[in-house]
Amino acid sequence: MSREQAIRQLIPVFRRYGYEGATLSRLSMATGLGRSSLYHHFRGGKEEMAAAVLEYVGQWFETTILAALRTRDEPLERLRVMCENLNEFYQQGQENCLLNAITFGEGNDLFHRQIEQMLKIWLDELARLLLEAGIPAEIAKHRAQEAIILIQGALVLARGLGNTAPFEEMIASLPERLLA
Amino acid sequence: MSREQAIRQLIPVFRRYGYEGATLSRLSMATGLGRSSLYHHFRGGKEEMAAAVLEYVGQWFETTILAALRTRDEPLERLRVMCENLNEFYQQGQENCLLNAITFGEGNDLFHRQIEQMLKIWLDELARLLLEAGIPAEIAKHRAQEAIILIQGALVLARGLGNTAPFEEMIASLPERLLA
DNA sequence: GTCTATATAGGGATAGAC
DNA sequence: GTCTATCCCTATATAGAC
Repeated sequence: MSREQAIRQLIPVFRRYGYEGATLSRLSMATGLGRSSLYHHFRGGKEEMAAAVLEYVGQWFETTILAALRTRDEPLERLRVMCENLNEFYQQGQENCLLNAITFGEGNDLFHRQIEQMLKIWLDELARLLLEAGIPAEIAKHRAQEAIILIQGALVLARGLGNTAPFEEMIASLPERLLA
Repeated sequence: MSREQAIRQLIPVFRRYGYEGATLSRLSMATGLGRSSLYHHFRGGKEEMAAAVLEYVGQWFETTILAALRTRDEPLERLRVMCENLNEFYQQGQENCLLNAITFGEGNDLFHRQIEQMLKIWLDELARLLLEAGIPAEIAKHRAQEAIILIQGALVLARGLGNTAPFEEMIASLPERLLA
């Protein structure tokens, strides 16, 4: 098994259980690898697995979400593509946000910088698109912040209710809403 | 030490670390009690501690947040009181939402019913207030949902950025925004 | 009501065979 | 590259003294 394959199978564990809840047993079951095999791929152990997962998701985020925001399509279309990809990534609201999951407990101390960085780039890129769509700079910044708040909040509510509807509605309405 | 005193000191542990990250060592340090003393108060161990914490916060929520929404003041004033209390409870955005923290890992299986219940009552009470303020029923329901999404999303973003500003702005603007 | 001591399981991590 | 076996530590939980 390649490192990349392993990382992909580790993602849902950190997402669902957070850093502290992602035990080696769970990581081992998710990959089908024994503990020692995991240590062969990730010599730094669990901390390196979490770092690799964050790195991988960061790359995906860069080449999928941020790239969608930077195309030459119309702003509304770019936001739609972003939302489609988010919808798939979060499995229509059934899957947690990795960033949210990791900001609990020890994970927050270990990975705060990366998480902060990803959020800041996302905010910047959203604000740039909105500015380009003719929205004044200050309002664009504010709406970019609101976009992330709405996505994250909808995920939290959907999980709390055990019902994906709030997330699905949010994703469907977000593109037009941000440009209104 | 009374059970209630103990519960109050346990709350921040579950909030910051989630159910799996809330180890007996941390719970013991937070209360200043040895493990056995904790078991004296909570015979069911960690699971009972989490249940007691949820129950306590649920009570606080009922007598503080929901009660504020049911007074005979003007709707705007009631929402303001709710937001003031939320601001204090979440320490201006520095503290996580207990419900969000517990919905990761094993805690979700154990406490999903209580969490769902609390969210549903909150949604209902918000929708009732908005209806009373003259907002059509369907829109009121939708905005109630949006209120919780905005609060939870702002908490997630604030924690991710390590900056309470998004939460503080949200709490300050929310009452007028919901009635607009 | 709190403590010390202890039991049992699971946690993270490593050595070395294949 | 994966395994078995093992290490030490921490986690949850209990017994019984004070």
